[in-house]
Amino acid sequence: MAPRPEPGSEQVKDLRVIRTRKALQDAFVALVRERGLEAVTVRDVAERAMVNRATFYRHFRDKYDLMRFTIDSLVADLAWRPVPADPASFTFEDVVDHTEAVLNRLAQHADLFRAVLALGGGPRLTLKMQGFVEEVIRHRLEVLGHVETPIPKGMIVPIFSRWSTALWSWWLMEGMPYPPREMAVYVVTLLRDGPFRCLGLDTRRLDANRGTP
Amino acid sequence: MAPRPEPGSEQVKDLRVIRTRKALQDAFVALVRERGLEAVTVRDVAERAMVNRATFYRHFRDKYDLMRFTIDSLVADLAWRPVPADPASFTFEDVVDHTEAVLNRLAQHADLFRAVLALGGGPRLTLKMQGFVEEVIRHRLEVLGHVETPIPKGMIVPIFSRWSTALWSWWLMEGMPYPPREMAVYVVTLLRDGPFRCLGLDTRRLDANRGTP
DNA sequence: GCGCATAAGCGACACCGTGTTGCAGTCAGC
DNA sequence: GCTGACTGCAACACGGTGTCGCTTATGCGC
Repeated sequence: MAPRPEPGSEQVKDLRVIRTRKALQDAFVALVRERGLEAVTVRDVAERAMVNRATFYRHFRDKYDLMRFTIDSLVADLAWRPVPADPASFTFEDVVDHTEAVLNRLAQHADLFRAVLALGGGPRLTLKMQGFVEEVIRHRLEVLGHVETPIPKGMIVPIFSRWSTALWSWWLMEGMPYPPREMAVYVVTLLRDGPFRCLGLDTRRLDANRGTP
Repeated sequence: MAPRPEPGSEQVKDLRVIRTRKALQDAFVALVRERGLEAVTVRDVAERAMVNRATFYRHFRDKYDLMRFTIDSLVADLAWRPVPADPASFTFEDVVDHTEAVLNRLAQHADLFRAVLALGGGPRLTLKMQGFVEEVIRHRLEVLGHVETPIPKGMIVPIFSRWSTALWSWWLMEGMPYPPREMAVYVVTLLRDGPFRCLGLDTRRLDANRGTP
């Protein structure tokens, strides 16, 4: 049924096709960032991309098809992860360095991230990040062997990825109010100590039952 | 320009108006939960509500106007917060009890929350929650006096509210995989210890620089 | 209860975005 | 250079939108 040869799966060679699709995606991203997703029509995209409207439908089923395709392209561009340090030898500075690298990468592609988030690609980013988190956790379990965790592992992974996404997207959306190094310190401190301690709460009583869920 | 007398601000008395608006909102929520926001048309809503389509436009500018209005109504219904215990006398059990109460409240209105989230009301929920968090922080600062925090307060508030929203919405969207009590323990443990410690990471090296951003 | 104000019903209208089709051109790649 | 494809163009039917003028009926205040 689909006249389109599944742009994601098989490789397209024809320069015209590549050129047209790229033009449509670029126009789409630009328009969404200007007006928001709902205010953008297929006509607008085709017009901005200087492509006939009918041609649009030869490549994408509709606006949302283009959206999914574009988000996946953008997320693929962001598919980069720094090599995690050996968890057995973590130091505060190591983790901060690592986080700073991630933040710098984010800052470099801030417009991309903002575009993805504006496109409603948050869930897809979270999904992508879950892959990274899973990898880290798997790595950790390999190195340290089986460890009892107070939280079910099936819960830590999605929560960790959501919390990380929350930190990064907040930072980006606020216009990166702190430089990467400073933000990295805040991030690691928050993830290390949790928000309660970071609020200066006296946790001595809280610690009474530490690790006994 | 707006023929509608601002339903949010001034009180409407006419039973016909109240009846019609409620019918439209209920139909809207039901349809969005069935098909998703984009697949719902004004025609559908009016039909389901057994209201003439023209009448719809006498009350709401368009679909998104109804959405905003509906989300605000739902969020207002959820405007409930348990009295926070004295932060100077927190114990683990106290906080868990408190969290469990919140989760029970969430569970009672799970369909409401899911509706809000399905409607894309996450940001509005987060905003609402920021109010609660701010209140708690203000309360804490009053009781304990000025305390140096390793994280800027202007950052903790939005992050705390996003992290809380992430926990709750994950729990709800996963179909409440753990009973409220158990989930409350996980929540408090995560917020107390942070995800690093909950992964069983050795934080002794991380702690070397504790509190020195 | 009664009359009045007004909300709701009804049908029609123009407008716009969508998705499709057939044909003619143009260009890339063998 | 030839062939097959991609693209441009024009037109079409369809459906959702937002509005209007008129009529009906329903709740409110006296």
